[in-house]
Amino acid sequence: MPDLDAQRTRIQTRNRQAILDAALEAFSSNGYAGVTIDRIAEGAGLSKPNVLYYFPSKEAIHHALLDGLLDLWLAPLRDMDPDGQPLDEILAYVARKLDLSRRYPRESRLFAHEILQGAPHLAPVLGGQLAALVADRAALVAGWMAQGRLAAADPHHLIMSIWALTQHYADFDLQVRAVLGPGHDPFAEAGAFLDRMYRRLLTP
Amino acid sequence: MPDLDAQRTRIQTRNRQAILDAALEAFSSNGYAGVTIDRIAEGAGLSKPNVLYYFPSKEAIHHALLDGLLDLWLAPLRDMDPDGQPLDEILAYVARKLDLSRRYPRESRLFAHEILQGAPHLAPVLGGQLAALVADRAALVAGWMAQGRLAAADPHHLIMSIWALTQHYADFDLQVRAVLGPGHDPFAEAGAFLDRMYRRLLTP
DNA sequence: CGTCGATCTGACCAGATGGTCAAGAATGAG
DNA sequence: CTCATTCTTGACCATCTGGTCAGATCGACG
Repeated sequence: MPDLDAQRTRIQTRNRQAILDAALEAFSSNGYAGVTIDRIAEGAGLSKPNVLYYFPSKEAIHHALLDGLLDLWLAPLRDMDPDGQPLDEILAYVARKLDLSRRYPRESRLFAHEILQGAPHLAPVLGGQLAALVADRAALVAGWMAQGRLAAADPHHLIMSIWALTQHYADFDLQVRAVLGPGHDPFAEAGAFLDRMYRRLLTP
Repeated sequence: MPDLDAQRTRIQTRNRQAILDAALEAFSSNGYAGVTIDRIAEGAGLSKPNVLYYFPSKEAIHHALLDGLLDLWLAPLRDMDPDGQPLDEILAYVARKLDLSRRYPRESRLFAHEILQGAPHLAPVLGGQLAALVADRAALVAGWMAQGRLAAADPHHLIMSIWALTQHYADFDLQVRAVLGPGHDPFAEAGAFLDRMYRRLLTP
């Protein structure tokens, strides 16, 4: 079994990365149960026993992918600046989150699968880290609203609405493209639409 | 094999319904691959061979569930009245769609699973029936906007945003409750929030 | 070149899963 | 009550899947 602490050799770095990449591709579109180690191995260009040489189990691969995903996902919310202009801060947050969906659709779908399944791995984090960050940011937004710098709206639902809308363009990409038809750039149009929507909602 | 055309006997009606109900429960929270016929049988209070007496395969059960789901899902959009007051019509649509999410969360999740997986069964319908209905309704909304009875906004993205937001409260229920904490009624709050949001967005 | 640890693989195993089948049990029309 | 039809099931099968293992191969380094 290779050292768990750090990647020692170049081969380890390359193969672990290949496995994680193939697994992300597979898990994000088929869900945990819909993926076999053989398929991951094939995607990574390795044999099944070789995959299990780098990770002790299918479960461990999945866990490695989920690990740190929440951090990536919440970074844009964390980056909201309490000292910035309220409306700009929120619109910038929306833009950053949408960009995340555009750049990391597989991660977005992995997350969606996990929540849909009852979040067997994320459950503790949801009620802890996630709820805490949202409470903090909701308080910030509520403060802005109390000062009259933003129009009033439920801050928790405001934040969740941003998640829902930005995730949608990644998770339901297929449906979005089916509805829009060819010749559209869903993410670009979504950026304009969301900017307009939140601007009108929140302008005092 | 029982007659495929119609439910003949009371036993057939009861057992087919029990199977579909157990299957919906299972598929909606675990996805197609995450469900075994044994589990469906257990949920329905039948033996595995007995389940396969009513449906020829696991696939057939899944198909039966998906069949007609899109109709249920699009009914509220279809019900939009071209002769009504534009803003009222859209707000009523939002409310109806949210209510659908609240009353049929399992169906919502089943749909989400299907799209996430690449819609192996719904794909043809998405590009056909769905796109056609949306195009029709988008034109209606665009007409209202052109008459100045609604503020301008991309009609396709408007409709999709309503889907995204209402689905979110069903599909990500776990996350929503984790964020809000106890003592909240997510759907009631969402109703108020969404009404406010779309009212501000669309009021001319 | 020789050695030793890192990397890789074919063969294999136990358990789970979708599905079949022949025969038994229940049902209901006459 | 009779008997054909409907319903139910235990036993079974082929296949797939996660995971193991002994040993083969590779590659860096003395």
